[in-house]
Amino acid sequence: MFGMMLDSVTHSTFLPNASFCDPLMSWTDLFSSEEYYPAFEHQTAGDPYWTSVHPEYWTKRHVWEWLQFCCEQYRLDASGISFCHFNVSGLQLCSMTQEEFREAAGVCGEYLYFILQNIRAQGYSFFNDTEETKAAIRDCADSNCLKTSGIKGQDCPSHSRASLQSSHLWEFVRDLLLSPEENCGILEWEDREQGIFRVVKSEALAKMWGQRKKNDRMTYEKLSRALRYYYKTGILERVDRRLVYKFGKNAHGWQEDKL
DNA sequence: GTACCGTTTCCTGGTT
DNA sequence: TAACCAGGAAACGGTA
Repeated sequence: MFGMMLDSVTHSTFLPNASFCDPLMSWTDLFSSEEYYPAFEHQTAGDPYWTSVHPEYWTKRHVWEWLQFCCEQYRLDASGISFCHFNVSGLQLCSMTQEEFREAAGVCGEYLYFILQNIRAQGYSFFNDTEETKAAIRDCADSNCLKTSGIKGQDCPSHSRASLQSSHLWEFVRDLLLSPEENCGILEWEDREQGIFRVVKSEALAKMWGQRKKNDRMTYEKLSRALRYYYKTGILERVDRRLVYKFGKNAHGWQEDKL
């Protein structure tokens, strides 16, 4: 079956900056839940859609977006996926064997492997032929692999958050704190256990948040106003020091032992 | 159409 | 003086 589908592949047609427009359904349909949509909202001119980049050149972020896509589109049971195994670049992902995919995600791993091979082989046309491909993949998926829950890691606590890409400001901040490779020294923990952190580069943080929200007029003044609203809801607690904040009782997903 | 939420924008006044 | 903090008020965009 897999072979049959791969046999139908004829060419690779990744376009360097193709503006991806899913012929199958709208993005809203594709990523109808709030959890998924922001991942694509986050893209900037310098950070092309994963769909317009060949898998071998995917960044770690692209790999995660691809995972999100697969879980949602093919209704894969994300609870069986060990996300730390997929905290890799596209090149590393492409070098993984089918067996390694299986080790990383059980039965879903085989489907992920299959999907990846299709994308590698078909390139951009994979997304133009999604209905057929999707149907084939769904045919392959047995009940063990059907989605039964939201995305949650098992083997890799640091990636066990419900959302791979956060939508709210506090989640954005939290995820930045939990992602050293993206943090670039913008935020740092003051007291990891207490949830106290410091904004090191306020302008950079505002710029990053602005990029996320497609708002080039974002400033730290405005961002900090939004942060102060979290005091009311218990997401953040006041720390009487400049540029220092603390996660409150209603913030989740930042504690090391509860990730 | 409406209500609600989570910001965004602007503001005044205070602190470091 | 600049950068930041605090919080009120209104507006805005997305969503249910």
